Amino acid sequence: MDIVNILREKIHDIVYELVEKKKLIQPLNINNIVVERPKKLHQGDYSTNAAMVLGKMLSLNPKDLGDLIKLKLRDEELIDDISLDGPGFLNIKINPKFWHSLIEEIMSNDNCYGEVSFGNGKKVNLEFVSANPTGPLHLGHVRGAVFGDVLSRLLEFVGFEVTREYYVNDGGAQIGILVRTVYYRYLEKLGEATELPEESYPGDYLIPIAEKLIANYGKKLKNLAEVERDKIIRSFSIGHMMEVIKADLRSLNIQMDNFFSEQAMIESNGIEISLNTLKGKGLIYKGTIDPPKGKTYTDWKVREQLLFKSTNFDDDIDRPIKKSDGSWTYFAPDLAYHADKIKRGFDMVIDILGADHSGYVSRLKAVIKAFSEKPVEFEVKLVQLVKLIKNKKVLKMSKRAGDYILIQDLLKEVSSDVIRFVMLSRNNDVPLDFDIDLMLSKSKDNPVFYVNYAHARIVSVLKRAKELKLWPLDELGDLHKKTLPFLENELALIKKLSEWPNVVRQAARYHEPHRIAFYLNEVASSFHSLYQSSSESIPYRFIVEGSQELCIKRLALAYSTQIVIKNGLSLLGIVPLDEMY
RNA sequence: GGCCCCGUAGCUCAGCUGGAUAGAGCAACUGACUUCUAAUCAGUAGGUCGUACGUUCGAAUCGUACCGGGGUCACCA
Repeated sequence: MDIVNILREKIHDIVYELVEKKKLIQPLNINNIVVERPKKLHQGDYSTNAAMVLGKMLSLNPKDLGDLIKLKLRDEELIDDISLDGPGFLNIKINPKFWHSLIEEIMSNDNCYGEVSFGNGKKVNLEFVSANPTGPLHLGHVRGAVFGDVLSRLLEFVGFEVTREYYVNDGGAQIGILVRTVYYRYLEKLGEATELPEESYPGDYLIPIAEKLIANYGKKLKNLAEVERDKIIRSFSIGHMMEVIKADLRSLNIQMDNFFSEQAMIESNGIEISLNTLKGKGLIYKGTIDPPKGKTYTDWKVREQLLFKSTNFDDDIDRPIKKSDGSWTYFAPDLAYHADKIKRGFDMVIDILGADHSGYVSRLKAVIKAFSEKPVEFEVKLVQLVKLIKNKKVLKMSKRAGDYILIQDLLKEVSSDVIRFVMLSRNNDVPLDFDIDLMLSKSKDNPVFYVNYAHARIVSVLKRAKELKLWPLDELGDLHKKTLPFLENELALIKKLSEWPNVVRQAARYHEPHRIAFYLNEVASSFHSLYQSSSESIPYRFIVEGSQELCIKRLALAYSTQIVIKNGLSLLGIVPLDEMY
């Protein structure tokens, strides 16, 4: 029995009934009505703002409505007591015998506990990582990658159908730099290079590609015409870089469903096709744009360019599609790519981008609006910068400077599980310090450690219980037949566990996977607190010799906690530890 | 200058999308291991939620203006 959900439904029913009676004209926003744990213990087990939300909509006194709702709820067996407090909160005290049912609910649902379903099979396109195939991933990419991956898992968990997509920027000018640099490395390996080209990627990571080229082609490439040579190096290098990136993603336990190639789209005239659609809507024209106000340009040139009329869709200026030399701007293929997403019929499109792309958001929104016949939900999640810190010093990561820390090297020091958890230990739009020393510490400073430790403690207790033939439970009869009441600090943990479905719901609805990580910390804290507690100098034990009833009750609680931790970590793509290292 | 994000305890951050007396962790101080793992726990202390108006029964949360920090702004992708 999911107590919170039952309360929600009952309250919703009453609200609908009242709305019916009062003939409410405005649409009812039921999502504003929440059932939550109050901050203070004396305010009951759960509280709801239903009377206040409804009062506002019906222009009625919340207290009168509260009384009405209270009368309707009072007779429920689930509810022990209900009171109307403050500005109109209904504070609900749960009949203590139902806590056993909650524990039963968690144990019988196991992996599915918390599976709230509201996605209704809607199709979601979730684009993330999308790093250029000109170098390995850096920590910023990893943050976006983990964010996207966990959001995918979350959305799937609540019933959406998710396509995880990586946009491969294999068509633009930066690929030219890649090819040039690889060719330089190739010559260098043959002992013929002079100096690094002016525009290049100086990092060592391109050397293996050159070695492979030599292994495959020997010295032959030198003698080929430039066009032909570049073509070979190009596909060779992109292929190799994507393999490196895919390997990094695999090590981080991230699996994409689709790699969308920019180059392939360009070759199949994807850009022209999209532009024709826009032309048909009168959204393409030749014109000039003004320089940004307040910024001084010494070399501003007025240019006539092909422009997309994104100002029709709330963008600040119209955006150029072609450069003056007739080639595409960066935006052109991206426009076509997003048009393609719409064409594929997704109900929801989500982009996860680095915060340095914030200026890009409004034109992408414009593209989506221009192409979608019916409204498509579109959201861009910007992920802020990650600072890598070691020995209290910030390590710079730059493709240009070449001082690059490879994810594979980082993984030798810190496990993927730790990286994943830490990447979600902040809201996505606040910068993150990734402190390696902290990640290695075996203490509360290290957030995953704390959660894992709680899990390991539970596993250890259950193992001991098994040795004593106290576990598993089903050999010992049904829990609900045992009537021993829970202690106050046990109840604190149980109520925390009861929040789980709600945490999932909120995290999925608002696309905020970090909430899972924060919640798991709270569960771990509540568990450690119970584990360490004592009454009258007698330490708390899950296994109490001589009282099977106590054992059953407490072991069931421990096991329920394990289920919630396991489910939470699994959404984060992390495998819980059974014992500490 | 325009746009986006941030500003909450000494530090790092939550704050369930408008609710009750604003919460954690770290650092500081006090205390708890003969244990199913003390890598943990309990307690004390710490606040003009950047500032000022406004919206209403009610604002850290919404609006406007300002202050401070970061990002970004036409042939770079």
